[in-house]
Amino acid sequence: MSLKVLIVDDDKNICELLRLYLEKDGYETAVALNGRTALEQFEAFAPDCILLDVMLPYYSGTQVCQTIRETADTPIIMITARSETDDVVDGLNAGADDYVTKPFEPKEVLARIKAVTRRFQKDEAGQSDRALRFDRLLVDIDRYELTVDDHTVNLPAKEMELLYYLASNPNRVFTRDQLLDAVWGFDYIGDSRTVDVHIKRLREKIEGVSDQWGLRTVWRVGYKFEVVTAHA
Amino acid sequence: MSLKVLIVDDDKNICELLRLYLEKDGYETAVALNGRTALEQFEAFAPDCILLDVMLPYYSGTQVCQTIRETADTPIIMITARSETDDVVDGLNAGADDYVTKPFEPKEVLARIKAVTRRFQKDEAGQSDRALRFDRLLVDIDRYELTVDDHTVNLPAKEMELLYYLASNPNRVFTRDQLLDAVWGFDYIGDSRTVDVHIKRLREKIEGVSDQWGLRTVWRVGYKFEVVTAHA
DNA sequence: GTTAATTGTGAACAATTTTTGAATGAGAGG
DNA sequence: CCTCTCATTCAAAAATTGTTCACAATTAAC
Repeated sequence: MSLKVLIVDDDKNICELLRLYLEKDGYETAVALNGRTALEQFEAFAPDCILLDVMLPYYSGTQVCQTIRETADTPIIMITARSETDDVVDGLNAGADDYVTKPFEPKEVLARIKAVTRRFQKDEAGQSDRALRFDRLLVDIDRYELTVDDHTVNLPAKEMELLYYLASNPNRVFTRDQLLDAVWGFDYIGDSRTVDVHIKRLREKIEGVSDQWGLRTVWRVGYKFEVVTAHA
Repeated sequence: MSLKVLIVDDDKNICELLRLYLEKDGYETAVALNGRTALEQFEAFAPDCILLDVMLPYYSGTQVCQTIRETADTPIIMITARSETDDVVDGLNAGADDYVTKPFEPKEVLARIKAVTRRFQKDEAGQSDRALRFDRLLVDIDRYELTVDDHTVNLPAKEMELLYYLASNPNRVFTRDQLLDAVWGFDYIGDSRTVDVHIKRLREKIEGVSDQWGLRTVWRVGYKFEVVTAHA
């Protein structure tokens, strides 16, 4: 689950810059170029964090901030053109959680976002192993480790991720494109036969270990991780 | 239990700015606009930390600092208008623990406060050693000391913290970003290759000590402290 | 049984990631 | 003020993995 960030700035270039950086870091983003759109997007997109320029058409950043604060406590980071104490105090009084001043370092913005959204991430972080078990197989994505009968098998990252994804949805067939989307990333550009090769290498390593499960080819469709349901 | 911080500055805007930031971060605050009020508030509010501007009406920050030091060792952080060596030396001589110069980043002030009050809290906390043991290795974060067999190895702080963090979650893979967040701080801005270098130095020092554990690279993912589970 | 489409395989190649050594910068202590 | 250590950055080198391609094998349909 990735966090959603709403970017509000009337400068398209800045929006684009932020968008690229944030998406590279795994955030979902939406952009608004003025105060009115910002409020609409806030409703529609339901962001977990808002980057909010102070100088905006229609409604100022401070106004937007106040309006949002009437109904929600979504973290808001103000972007101010200069570090005048007045602007900053106004913003913080309006309910902003933090601010950055232009020109800013994208990295710095990322750090601030991490800081203010820390409380959300706590929910998902720091828990025990996310591992899948099937008969004699253990797929542990936290350790990036595959275990067959207490014997660890070293698996390259992609193979690990592919196996984990397939095994997360046993018996469900995925097309190569679906697998590329999920494991390689939606923006992956390349040959779908790549999947075949990874499947092949996986098979070499975990083939014949158990008859309870296996990687199965579904002709003209794709692949699935098949699990035999034990019956009487 | 939240820490109490007394803010002393004759500029109302700066007081307000600091107050907002501190309260967002969970501190209790009180404000004094001059030296006399500062001393009164010190008695009445009993802060755990004091932010003290040097230039003040009635009593200068240095004088306030001296007076407080006669009866208490409450951490004091001086705020100086510029980084004149004289001011800083005077302040530190008067018993201040740290100082920041205007214009300052609120974030920086927060970090300083955390720094000076941590030591403060540690003194009263005084718990037993938080140490990790693996085969012939002992990682003692309280002493910042690494012991191999009974032979202590001197480790720089960062290496110590990194090793401790990794060893706290054996076998779990951490990405470089996760490590930067956890060990360097969520607001760290810098190159993730830094982690590599620290890992390398750690390896030079503790490599080959035991085959029960080791620092392992997980390609395309990150690093983990791997512990071999004993088998029959 | 033949054919056309689809998948499996092995090896070469390309791309990415990590390691390493050295240079630079920052800070502590004398 | 100087020296020393530690932290960080950088770029070249080394290592590993990911991808592609050509061809073989398999499947399904007629």
